[in-house]
Amino acid sequence: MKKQPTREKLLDITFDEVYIHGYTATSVDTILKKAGIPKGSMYHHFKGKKELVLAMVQERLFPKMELFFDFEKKEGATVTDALRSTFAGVSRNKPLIIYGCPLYRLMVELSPVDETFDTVLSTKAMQIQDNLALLLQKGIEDGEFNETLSSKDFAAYIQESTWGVLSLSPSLSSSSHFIKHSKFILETLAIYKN
Amino acid sequence: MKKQPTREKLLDITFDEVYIHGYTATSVDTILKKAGIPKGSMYHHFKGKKELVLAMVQERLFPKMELFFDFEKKEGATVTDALRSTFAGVSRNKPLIIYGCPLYRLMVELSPVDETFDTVLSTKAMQIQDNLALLLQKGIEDGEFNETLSSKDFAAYIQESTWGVLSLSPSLSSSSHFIKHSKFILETLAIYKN
DNA sequence: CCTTAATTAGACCAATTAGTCTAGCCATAG
DNA sequence: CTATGGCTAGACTAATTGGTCTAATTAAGG
Repeated sequence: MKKQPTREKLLDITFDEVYIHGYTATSVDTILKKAGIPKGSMYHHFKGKKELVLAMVQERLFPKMELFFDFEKKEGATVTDALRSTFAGVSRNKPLIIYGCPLYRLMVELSPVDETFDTVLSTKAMQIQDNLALLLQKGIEDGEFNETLSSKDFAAYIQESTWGVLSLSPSLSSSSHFIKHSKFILETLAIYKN
Repeated sequence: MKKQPTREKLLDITFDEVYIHGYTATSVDTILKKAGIPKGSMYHHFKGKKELVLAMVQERLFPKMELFFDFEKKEGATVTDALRSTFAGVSRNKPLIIYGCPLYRLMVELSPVDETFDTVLSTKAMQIQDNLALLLQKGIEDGEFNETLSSKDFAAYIQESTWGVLSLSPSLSSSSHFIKHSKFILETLAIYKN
């Protein structure tokens, strides 16, 4: 087993720790110990804790988000189908179901308190939302939905209510629970079907 | 202005601090300094930080939640009206709109990591959800909704999607945004109207 | 091989953390 | 007035925090 480059290893461990314990509750020393990397190395690669986590957000968290929430419309399929398959993918993702959306959890912790994180995280959130809105817009243009559907507003609705279920207490979370939730969303969307 | 009893003052300040900064990022010393209360007094009233915050949860946070989310059906009104008025109340509550639901935020931070908090917070969450389910059930019995509505599932749906919008980044939150969200929920509910 | 720069290593530091402890204050019951 | 018990006061502690610093090691280019 080839040794993983220091920087990459640090980003991996940082993701794991921050995902579950949050930014503040994760100490640099813990990360270092779990990674088996001495302090000097870390501070050679990153200016400090905040920069390490910010890099982790860009290089680990965001790519994962793109994986989870890609709303690609498959050839010939409807927008509803594309959404259904995204939801199904999420429901099969164990960590996402148990611990919730890492982007949202970090946003809940840090947005009210740290401007840098707020900007970075909400920008990405809006970007994902915009993709979703684009998909819905396509549905309108294709005649799947009628003009009374506001693609922007509904994209926000989907994103935020999905965040809400996902980031529940692990003791209340399950994939079947999530599936029920996503059915309600699809029912609402169906109101706007032509 | 009469001096507030030590214990009560501590609970007030603790709520403010934990609400915005979270449990971990709030230090005992900060609370003490803001409250102008010496350490000995605090440790006389509470065994430690965790117990202080747990008491705050019971005596400040939970009562506030009951205020925010009371789903009382007014004389003669429909369940839909009761919900609409609850949403309106929430949308007028500035801190709730800006910083989100304090119960949910604490749950997001601590549930995966602390069993005591998880139990206390999710029990309360379920209690509120049960009240909401009861209201919906009444709607079914009154003939406002048909039998295909699962009051339990829909109550969860309302609660969790509402949490999702509320606890967004302050920079993305506004009462008008929340109102749009609540309209979608009511539209979904309307599907089940008789 | 030798020089140079990148990286590793970890001892060290000041500040902050939650929590302890003892001395004294102060209200009230006798 | 005095004795008692609840409460206040804050100095102190041990552990942990994020961060610095310098020396040693390693890798790469000539």
